[in-house]
Amino acid sequence: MDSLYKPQGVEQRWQRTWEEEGLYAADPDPDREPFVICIPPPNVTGDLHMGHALNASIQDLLIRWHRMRGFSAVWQPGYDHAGIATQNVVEKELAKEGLTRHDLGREQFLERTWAWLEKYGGVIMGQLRRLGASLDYRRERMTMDEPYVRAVLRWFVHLNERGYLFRANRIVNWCPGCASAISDLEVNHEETTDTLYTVRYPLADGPGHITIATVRPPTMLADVAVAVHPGDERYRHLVGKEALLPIVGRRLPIIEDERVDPEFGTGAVKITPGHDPMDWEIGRDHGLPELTVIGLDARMNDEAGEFAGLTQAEANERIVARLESEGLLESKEPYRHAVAHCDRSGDRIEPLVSLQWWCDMTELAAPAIAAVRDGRVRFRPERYTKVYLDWMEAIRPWCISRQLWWGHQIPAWYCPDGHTTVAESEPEACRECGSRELRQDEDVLDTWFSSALWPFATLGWPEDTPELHAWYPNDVSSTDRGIIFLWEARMIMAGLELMRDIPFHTVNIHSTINAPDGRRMSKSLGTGIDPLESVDEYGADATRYGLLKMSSTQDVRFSVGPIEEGRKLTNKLWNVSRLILSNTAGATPDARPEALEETWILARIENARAELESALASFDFADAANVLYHLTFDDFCDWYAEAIKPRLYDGDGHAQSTALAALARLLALLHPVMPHVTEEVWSHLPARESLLIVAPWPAPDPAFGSALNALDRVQEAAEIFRRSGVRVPLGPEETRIFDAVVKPERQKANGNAAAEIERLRKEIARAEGMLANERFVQNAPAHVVEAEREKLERYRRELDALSS
RNA sequence: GGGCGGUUAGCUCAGUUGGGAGAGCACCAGCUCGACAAGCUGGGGGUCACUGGUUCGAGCCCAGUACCGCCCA
Repeated sequence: MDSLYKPQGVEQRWQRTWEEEGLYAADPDPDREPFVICIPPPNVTGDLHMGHALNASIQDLLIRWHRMRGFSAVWQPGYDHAGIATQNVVEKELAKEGLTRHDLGREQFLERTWAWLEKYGGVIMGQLRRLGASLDYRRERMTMDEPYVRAVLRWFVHLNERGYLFRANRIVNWCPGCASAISDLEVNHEETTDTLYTVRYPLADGPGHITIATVRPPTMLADVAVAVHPGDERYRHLVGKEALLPIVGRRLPIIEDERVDPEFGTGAVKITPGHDPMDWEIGRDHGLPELTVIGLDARMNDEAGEFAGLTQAEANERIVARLESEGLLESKEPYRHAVAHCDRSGDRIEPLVSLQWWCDMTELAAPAIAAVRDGRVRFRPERYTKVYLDWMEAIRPWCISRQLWWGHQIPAWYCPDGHTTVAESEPEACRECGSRELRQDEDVLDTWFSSALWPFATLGWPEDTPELHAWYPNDVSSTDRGIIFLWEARMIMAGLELMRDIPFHTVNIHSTINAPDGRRMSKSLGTGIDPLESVDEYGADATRYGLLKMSSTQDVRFSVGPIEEGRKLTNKLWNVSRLILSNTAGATPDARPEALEETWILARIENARAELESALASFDFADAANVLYHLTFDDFCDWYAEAIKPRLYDGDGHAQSTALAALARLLALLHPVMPHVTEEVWSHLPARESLLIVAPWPAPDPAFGSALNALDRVQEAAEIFRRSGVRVPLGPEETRIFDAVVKPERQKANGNAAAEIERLRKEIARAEGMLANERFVQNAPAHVVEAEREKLERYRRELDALSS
C-alpha cells in the first residue's frame, strides 16, 4: 500500500466490479423489505452538473446505507426526453446544413432526433458511474421508450375520461424562441424597464377623451374596450359611453371592472383580451370579442392592417409616431415592471390566445393536498410543505400541449365535422359521426406530463409487473426546490390518481449549489463547475463528501474547501489503515475490548453510528459528514491509533484483533459516503465475508456504550501538557495512554506554564464571579450551578498541579 | 404586494430546551516521531448585521430596522 492514497484507478476498478458482479442490481424480493428511489430524470441531452452530483451523492448515500442494512435497495435510473431542449439541439444541427425541420417532415425529423440521441444523448449515466452512484443501470428508462409511451397515452385517455381535459382557445404563454406554448411554471418574471405611454382615446360621441396608459402600443390595435375601477369617481361619468380607438377607429365601450387597478397610470386601461391574461378574463366576463394582432412568430399579423409583417419594435415606433402626430400621445416615461420571460430560452413571453389542450387540476390536487396535510408525504426541510400547499391550493389549469414534434403526440383525432376522438391508439373512425377522415392532433404533450408518471411508469405501469407490486410506493424523492411544482407535485397527483397511493413518503429538497461568487451556477453564465473535474482531481469519494459537507444551507456557495477536506479524510483513512494492516499480520478482527482505549473507541464508534443514523434519518447530510470526519480524525486517528501503536509494535495480539474490528466498523460507517476507499481498504482486511458494499451495517451494541468519556482525564492532561509542559497526575493505565499519544519525551518545552496559569486564573475568576452572583445561584437550574462548581474545582486542581 | 431563507473569525460554514463563541481552510510558530508534510502540535484572529425588549444570564427568545438571495402574485 502506497503512502499516498490515489483514487484514480482504485475508484474505476471498484465501480466496474460492483456493477459487473450485479451488486447494484435489485430484483423484487419477497423476503426483504424494499427501499426504492427513482432518480429525478435528467434531461437526456444534458450532462452532469453540481446539482446532479450533490443529489446523486445524497441518493447513493441513502441507497448504500439501506443496502447494508439489509433492504432490497433499488435506485431507478433514467432520463426524460426533454421535448423543447432536445428539439432545439437537433434543429440547430439542421440549421448548420441550412435545413429546418419542415424541410425534413415530421417522420424524418424524429428519426434524426433518435439518431442524434443515439450518438450524443444519455451521457449522464456514464458520468454517474464515475461518482460511484449505485443505480441499477440495467433498468434505465426514458420517457419516450415504447412501454413508457403507452403509460403516457393511458394517462391522457384516463384524464379525458374523467373529464379533466379540455381543448380551448385561451390566452397562453407563447415563447417565440421555442415556437410553442409553455405552462405558467415555465415562465420567470423579470424586472424589466419599458416605456409607459400615456395615450388619449377620443370619446366616440362628442368632445373629450379618456387617457389610458400602456407599455405595449402595438397591442392597442387589438383593443376591444376601455375599463376603469367601479369606485373611481374620476371616470364615473364616462362609464357606458364609448371611446374611439386611435389609428383604427373602432368604437370601444367604456366599462367598469374591479380588477382594474386605479393606481396604475391614469386609472383607465385598455382591454386587449387577445394579448393579456387579465384582459382575457375581463373580456370573457364582459362578453367582449378577442382580437389578435400578433402572430406566433411574434410579428404583427394580417389583423394589424397597415402594420402587418412588422416586428413589434418597428410597429411600436410607427404607432407611437402616428399618435404623436395626431396629438394623442400625452407622455412617455421609463417604467419598471415584472415581465414574463421563457425559463428556457430567455425570450420575452408573448401572451396570446391560441387553441391548446388543458388539464383542469382542481380535483387531482385535492387528494394530493390531503396526502401532505396528513403527513403521508413529508417534505424535508419541513418548511417546503407550506410552499407546496400554497401552490396546490391556488392551482390553475395546466396547458399541456406543445407545438413541437419531439414528444408524445397528443392521442386526439379530429374529423372534418370538428368532432374529437381521444384514444390510446389510432381509431378507425370518428367516435361521434363515424367519419374515417381522421387527422391526429399535431402537437405533443408537455415533458412534465410524462415525467409525472415516473415513479410507476418506470416500473412497468400500466402493465401489472412484479416491480410495480414490490416497489410502489417508492420511499424517497430527492430534488432541487426548483421543481417542487413542476415535478414533485405532479407525481403526487398522478400517483394518487392512477395508483391510488402516494408515490413516496418523503420529498427531500437539497441545497442549491451556486457559483463561488453567489451567482447561479450555469454554463451560459460561465459560472459552471464540472463535477467530473473534481472527481479527476480529488476523487469521487472526496467529491461526494465535499458536496454533502457543504450542503447544510438552502443555498450554498461552492468552494473546493470541503472537497479538499474530503481528500484529506480519504488519505487519513488510508494511512491509518496502513498502520493497522501492516502491524496485524496473522490476526483476525475480534471486538473484545479490554484496555481503556479499546472500550473507549468502540464506544465512540457506537456513539457516532447513532449520531450518523439520526442525522440521516433527518436528512441532515452535512451533519452526517461532520460526524464521520471527527470520528475518523479526532477519535480514531489522533487518540485510538496513537494509543495502541506501541502495543501493535509489540505484537500484542489482543490489540491487533481489536484494532482490525474497530477499523472494520469505521469502514462500514464511512462506506455510504466514501464507497471506494473504504471498499479498497476492506479488501485488505483478513477474514472478510463479502465485499463491503453488501456487508452488514454495524448493529447497535450496548456493550460498547459505557466508555464514551473514558479518556476525558487523559485528554485534559494532554491539553495542559502541550500548552504548559506540566504533567497532571494520572493513574497507571491513563499514564500509559498519555505517554503513547503525547510522547512527552519528544515534546520540546515550547509550552508556556505562565500563560497556562494565567488562563486558569481567568477561568477561576470567571467561575467564582458567577457563583458569587446570588441571583444566578438562586434562579439558574441546579445542574447548571453544580456544573459550574465542578468546573471551578477542576480549574483549581489543575492550577495546583501547574503551580507545584 | 405576499411568503421563505440568510447576515457568526480573512474565506466557507456549524452552534441541540437560553448557561463559558466553534470547525475546516487561510495565517503565524514549533516538530523528518517506525500510518500520513495531502502530516503532527501549539498560537493569533470575532461589537455573533443594527436598535430596543424579556431574563440572574441572549448568537439563540420577542418586537422593529437594514442589507443579500429565492419563490409566488
